[in-house]
Amino acid sequence: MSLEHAILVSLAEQPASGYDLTRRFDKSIGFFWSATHQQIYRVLARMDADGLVTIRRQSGGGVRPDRKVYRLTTAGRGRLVEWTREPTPGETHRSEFAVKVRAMPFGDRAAIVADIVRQRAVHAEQLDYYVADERRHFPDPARLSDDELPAWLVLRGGIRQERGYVEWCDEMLAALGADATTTPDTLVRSTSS
Amino acid sequence: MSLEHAILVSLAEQPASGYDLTRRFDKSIGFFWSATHQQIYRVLARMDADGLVTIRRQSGGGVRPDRKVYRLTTAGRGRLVEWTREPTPGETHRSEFAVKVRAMPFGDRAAIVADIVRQRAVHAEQLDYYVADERRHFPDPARLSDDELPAWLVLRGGIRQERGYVEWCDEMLAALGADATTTPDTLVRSTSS
DNA sequence: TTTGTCATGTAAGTTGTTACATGATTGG
DNA sequence: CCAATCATGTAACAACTTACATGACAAA
Repeated sequence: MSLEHAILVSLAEQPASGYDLTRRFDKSIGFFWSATHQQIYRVLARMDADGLVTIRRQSGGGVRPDRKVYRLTTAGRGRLVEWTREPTPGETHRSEFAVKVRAMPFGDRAAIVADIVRQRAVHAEQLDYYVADERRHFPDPARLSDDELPAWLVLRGGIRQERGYVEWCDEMLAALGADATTTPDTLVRSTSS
Repeated sequence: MSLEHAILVSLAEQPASGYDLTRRFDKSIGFFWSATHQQIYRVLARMDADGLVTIRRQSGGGVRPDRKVYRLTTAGRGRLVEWTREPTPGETHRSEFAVKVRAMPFGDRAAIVADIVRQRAVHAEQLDYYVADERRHFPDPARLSDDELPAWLVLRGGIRQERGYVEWCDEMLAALGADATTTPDTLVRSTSS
């Protein structure tokens, strides 16, 4: 049911088509709740049936495909407020990567070390993205309005999380006697290509 | 498919019954990959059909219920090694809590602040649990064997994550002009009961 | 006598993933 | 001419959740 809540939030911020929402779930809100376009269209259809949204058809002017713009009804906004009043249930965290690290005594150690290096790079890149985003959208965090503050706080959480992930990878590589210089393979390949 | 991998790791560490695995997924490995007993029994049945495990029936000696002890076959161990050779795909993170914080401009601000306080408490408790676990099982991390090291590294990741979560909650509460003293409700209730 | 632990499952429903499908326009 | 972008969906399958079901023993 929770994709519905994420869509409620996104539509409250700004009415959108299914396609628009798909792009939003590829970034911003999607960093905290991922979803594919198939899921989004299915849930939007249900939300329409439940009277949480209205649809306005917009013709593409013969040039672009027609689009359906969804916006929240009063019932939709009500549902959103209700949800914010419920305490968030315990989240079920799942990290395939953590399980794989723990599999090291029974698997291919070198491959897992290489995977740690890879994960470090992925999360370092995500961290850079977030930091750039903060600089762009929130240059003066001390003077944010009540409406802008929450999005900044969520971004701060993302920054903390990614930074923590990168530091964890570094700690693992140090403990395993491997650091970034252990993987000249990747470097050689990327420079020679 | 990934619950299968988590079960492969857990059975590689120690053969177990479905019931044993359920308890393990309530702690230790379960902190990084959650699963209920229904999921576990279903996947075990499939793994048996696929020849990844063997079952040894153990009678409860008339006292306890009979149990089926699962252990990995050579094929099961092979499957595990193969999996460690595959790079971990991008993980889809989902945080209902982060989405809810972002819903603040459209919802009940006081309720969300109370939820942040609650989340802080939950994660502070988890952090304490991890730290105690580290002290108990890994009193001298500098001298861990290759087989013990991975489990410690994963625990370190958990500690980092929970610590980061608590700090994030504190940052949010400070930015929202609320701190722990804002919730005398909970304190009053817990002391008066 | 009721609650908790041990131990296994079935059934139904909701989500999430992967693959398939269409069709026009724009840019290289 | 080929790939990418815009825009919407269907279908099939896999995974996950919630509820229901059984039955014995031990302890409070």
